[in-house]
Amino acid sequence: MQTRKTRPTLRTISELSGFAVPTVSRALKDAPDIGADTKAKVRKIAAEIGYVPDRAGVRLKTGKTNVISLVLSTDHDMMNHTARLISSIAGALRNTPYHMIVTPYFPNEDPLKPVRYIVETGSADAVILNQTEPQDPRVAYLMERQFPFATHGRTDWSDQHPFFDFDNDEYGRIGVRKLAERGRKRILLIAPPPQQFYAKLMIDGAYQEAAKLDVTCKRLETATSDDGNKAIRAAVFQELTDHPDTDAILCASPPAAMGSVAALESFGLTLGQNIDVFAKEAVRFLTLFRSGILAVREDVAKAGEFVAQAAIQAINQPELSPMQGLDVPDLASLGPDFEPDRAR
Amino acid sequence: MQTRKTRPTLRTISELSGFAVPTVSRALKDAPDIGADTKAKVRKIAAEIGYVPDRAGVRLKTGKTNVISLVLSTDHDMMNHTARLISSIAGALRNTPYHMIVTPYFPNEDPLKPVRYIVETGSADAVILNQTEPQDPRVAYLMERQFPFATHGRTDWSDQHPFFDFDNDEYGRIGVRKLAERGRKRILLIAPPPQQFYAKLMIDGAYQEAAKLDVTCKRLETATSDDGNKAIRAAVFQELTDHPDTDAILCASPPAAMGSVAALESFGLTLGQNIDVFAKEAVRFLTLFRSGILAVREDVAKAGEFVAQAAIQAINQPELSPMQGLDVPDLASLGPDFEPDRAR
DNA sequence: GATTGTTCCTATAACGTTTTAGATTAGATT
DNA sequence: AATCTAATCTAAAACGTTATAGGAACAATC
Repeated sequence: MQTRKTRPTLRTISELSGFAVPTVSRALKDAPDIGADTKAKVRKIAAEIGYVPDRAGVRLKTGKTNVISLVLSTDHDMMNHTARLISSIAGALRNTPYHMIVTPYFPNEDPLKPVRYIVETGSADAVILNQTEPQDPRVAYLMERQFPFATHGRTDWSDQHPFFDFDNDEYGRIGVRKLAERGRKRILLIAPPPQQFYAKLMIDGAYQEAAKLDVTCKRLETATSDDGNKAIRAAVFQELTDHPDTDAILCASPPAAMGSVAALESFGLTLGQNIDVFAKEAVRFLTLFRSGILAVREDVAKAGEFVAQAAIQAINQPELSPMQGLDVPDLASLGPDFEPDRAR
Repeated sequence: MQTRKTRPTLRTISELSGFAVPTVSRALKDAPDIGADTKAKVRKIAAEIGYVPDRAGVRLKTGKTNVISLVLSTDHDMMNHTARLISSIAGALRNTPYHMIVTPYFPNEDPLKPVRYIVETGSADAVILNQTEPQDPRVAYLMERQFPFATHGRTDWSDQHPFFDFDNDEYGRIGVRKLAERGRKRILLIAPPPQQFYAKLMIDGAYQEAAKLDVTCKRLETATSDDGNKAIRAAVFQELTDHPDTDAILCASPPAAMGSVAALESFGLTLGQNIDVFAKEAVRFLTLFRSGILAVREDVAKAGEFVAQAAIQAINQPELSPMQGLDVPDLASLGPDFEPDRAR
């Protein structure tokens, strides 16, 4: 247990070993022009005194920050998602030299501002973005500057950059399939806003599967899955009034599911009996609250780990083709039905 | 619009202005030994070319990192809370020179490890902790080293360090009061684990208020608010079986409320009619799902802003008495009742 | 006219690291 | 024995910043 007042530097090792500072530096990074026994000796001393390279020194000299910046918007209130993402990225970075800094931007702010700041001041080696749009200006900016980045969510150019995304096409299919399997015929789809990239994927998937299984699937026109609980509730209530034969609702978000349940109950329907609701969620809570809801898990932890590694690869091996991944939803993640009386 | 290939440094300004580099440095920080017109000239050039101090240079020379590290555990699944905290801290740091880095620790890890890393490598100027225990070893460590920090949650030594906390004493009181006001007589309290600091506060508050209002309040012995949904459900179900006269449940966490609702419904009771549930939540969702639940808001955004400023004060003015704050729960945050049919 | 202050600036060095160029030594080749 | 080559090391400089010490110019004092 060392009780040195100041932390050890390369010079400390240099003095202790008798080698010059650059020799120590090169020995520690296993350079070819350093003798084997020198390396061994230096490494031993470094380990003994607990040497850790000074980040400022490295950064000043090399320009490498060893920082990955997570830039995220704070407008949505489905923040469970965000927290998962943050901790899984941080977890993936645990045994790397990278620190994660979180840079939020706020609803009234220019989304490009934090990204530009990072690029211009060189305050990170890579950026991770979420909630991408089809023509996301942040992605365009980063691609143009050739600054390393990875996104959670696709864009129009996602064949050219690293991303991880939930497979919304398959989600649409699987939802319709499950609902049809339960005998439902008239499915209402509460889709994401049309300008979001994944909206089209989900809608197409659902429609195609519906055609195949001979059920109808109709998109709700008066609200999207990004709207607030209230708006969704009202829109669904109206839809049920206009089309009382609706017997299933496929939701693109937990708030959509919550609003739907509220609407159908105030309409006099009983969840799981004369109507079904299918949804996805990052953290299990829909099904804990309403046993009847059918919900698959969106694996945000996997997303976080993936984008973290994708960002690191973008930094270190920009010549490789970008890492790209899809989270394919799985009916198995529905889990056993919720049965309170059989608890424990 | 500058199109310089490399970003401007003090030397750039030095060359442009004719002053020496240290003069420029001192001029920009408004040192008393620099002439007024020199300052004006330097500042003008700095603004024009968009000079931003290089963090690595400052850090190397001064040891000041301009980083605040948020250390948080990832075990709880009430992560909404965490996401709010993160974004509000980040928001509070927006117009300061501070960056926020997030350092998580995992259930199987030593909670002291990340804190020790930060202190030993000097990788931040201050630390923010959450989920504190009464004798939190991280707090003890930081106090001993006199390293700046702030906590979300109190400890046994919280008169000596900066903190922000929810006022759990008042929460106990207000909960009992509201339930009594609604005519409830037999209140079951699902309290936090006894080793947590705030458990005692909440229990005492609830008991005292109950005595005053002539209702009974009894703590659930077989589960705590930190237990999983299942365990809580089972425990509450058993309690209702043993004491069918229970007509209210006061919960210390959203999962406790969710488990309680599930249990009472499978027991045959109707929420809001023959039994009430009172809870707190950081983000509104309990009441969106179950109109009958009584839930006050715990203002995590306020907490984040507070601890951010408390940390900055601990860095810059350690001689001042530490910033300490309480979030007093307010019945007004209950909001209007949830009425789906009157939506919009 | 020499001394003492002020005021405002500059020169130098330093933080810890890595890069570049060069030095030393030993062994192999002529 | 002189020359070349390879292996292994060191010296010096640099990244951008700030702290310390000191210098030049000028005014005020004796």
